[in-house]
Amino acid sequence: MFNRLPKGLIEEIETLKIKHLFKKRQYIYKASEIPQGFYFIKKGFVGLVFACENGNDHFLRFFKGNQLLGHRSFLAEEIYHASALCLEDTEVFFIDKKNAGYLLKKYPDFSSMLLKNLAQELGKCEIHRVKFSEKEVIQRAAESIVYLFEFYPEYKWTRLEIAQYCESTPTTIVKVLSKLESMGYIKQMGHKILILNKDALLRL
Amino acid sequence: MFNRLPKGLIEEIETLKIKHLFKKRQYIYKASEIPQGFYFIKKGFVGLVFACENGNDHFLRFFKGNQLLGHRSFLAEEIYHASALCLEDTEVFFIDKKNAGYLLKKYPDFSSMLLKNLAQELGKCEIHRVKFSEKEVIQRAAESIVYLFEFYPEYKWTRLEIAQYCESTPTTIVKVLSKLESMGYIKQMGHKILILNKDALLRL
DNA sequence: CGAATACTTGATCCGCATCAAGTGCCGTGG
DNA sequence: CCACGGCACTTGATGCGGATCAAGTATTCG
Repeated sequence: MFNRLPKGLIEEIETLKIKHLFKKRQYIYKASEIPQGFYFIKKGFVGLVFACENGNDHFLRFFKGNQLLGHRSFLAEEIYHASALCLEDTEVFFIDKKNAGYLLKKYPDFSSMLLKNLAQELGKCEIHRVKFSEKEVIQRAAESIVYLFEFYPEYKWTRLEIAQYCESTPTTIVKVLSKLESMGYIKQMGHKILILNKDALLRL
Repeated sequence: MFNRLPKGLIEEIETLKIKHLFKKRQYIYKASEIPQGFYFIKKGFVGLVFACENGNDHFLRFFKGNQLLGHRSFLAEEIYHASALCLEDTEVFFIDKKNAGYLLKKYPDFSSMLLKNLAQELGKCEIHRVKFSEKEVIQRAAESIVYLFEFYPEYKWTRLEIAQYCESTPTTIVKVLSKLESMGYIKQMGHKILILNKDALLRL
């Protein structure tokens, strides 16, 4: 499911020594800026946030250590359509245009991996779009918390962030969570959420 | 905006002489089948249809002459997530796995074009997903008819198809269209729809 | 010309966003 | 270590957009 970067590529990226450190809540880049390259995340946790005209934020994708970031906009030759927000302190290497070209030449597998990854992400996005438009909020929320808590279990996901991932609102998420708890599928302890029955959540 | 296929590639594809003809309403491939290659559309018109569990169909993307089809699933190495339905009589060339590998090697620009296209499609899909989840149906419908009628003006788009593109229902689309007509932005003649004020539709 | 398909209209209903008015948690500083 | 302030969460009341249903009418195509 996860497609590895070619052997040697990561080492080579790290020799470029263009490391940047970002604190939690800092932006690595912001929507509408022009990509000058892309990023490799050494460690940390980043959310891609799309800001709607009406002020609502939506999470598009999440990234953690050993993943690329910002390559979509760079490859599409478009401005960033969303902002990269650090959800934890994060350490990245920056690969500028020149190095990107060099690496793509040197590692043909890198290019195929990007092709495959983008093709898979596009598929996931299309399915997400259609399924989420059909499902009720309780199904969307259940599926989302399973996904989010599997992707980054240590992170303290808030009701707002869950809402921003599944096209809902904090108030509604609270009500859904309490319903899911009454069904025995999750448990809430303080602000913390515990998944008790993953299969049941996905079967809703 | 449209990224051209490398010079010579199309000619080479056509020499393969693996041409297939499909009638309107026929499927070129169906969801869950395993890709054995991808297609180049010589002429015609194809809709990519995702079937939801509850029986509702959704249009994901559309394809016409001089475009590739089925390359996403092929490159992602996944089964088809949707079905390719001919909306007009369609003529395609099939490029099997072997030829695909050969062409990708011979035309390095082909690979970059695919990268760029997939990256752009992913961006479009993410924006679509988020924006359509926020907007009211009249805005979604207005934007959709502008898009659909620009993409393929000659095609007689039905209310059902518009609904299947903008996550709505035929009944609602009918009501929206009559409202848009009363606002003077479109005109309906029989089943035909005429766009009178594209800018106003997009500004809704 | 007839049948099938596409469209139309009004009535009803429900999910969920929104609003308001709270309570509870939790990290920070004294 | 406790108090305090702010943020996150909670709950109930309300309203509305749009899906659904039903019962038609119109158009188009063979």
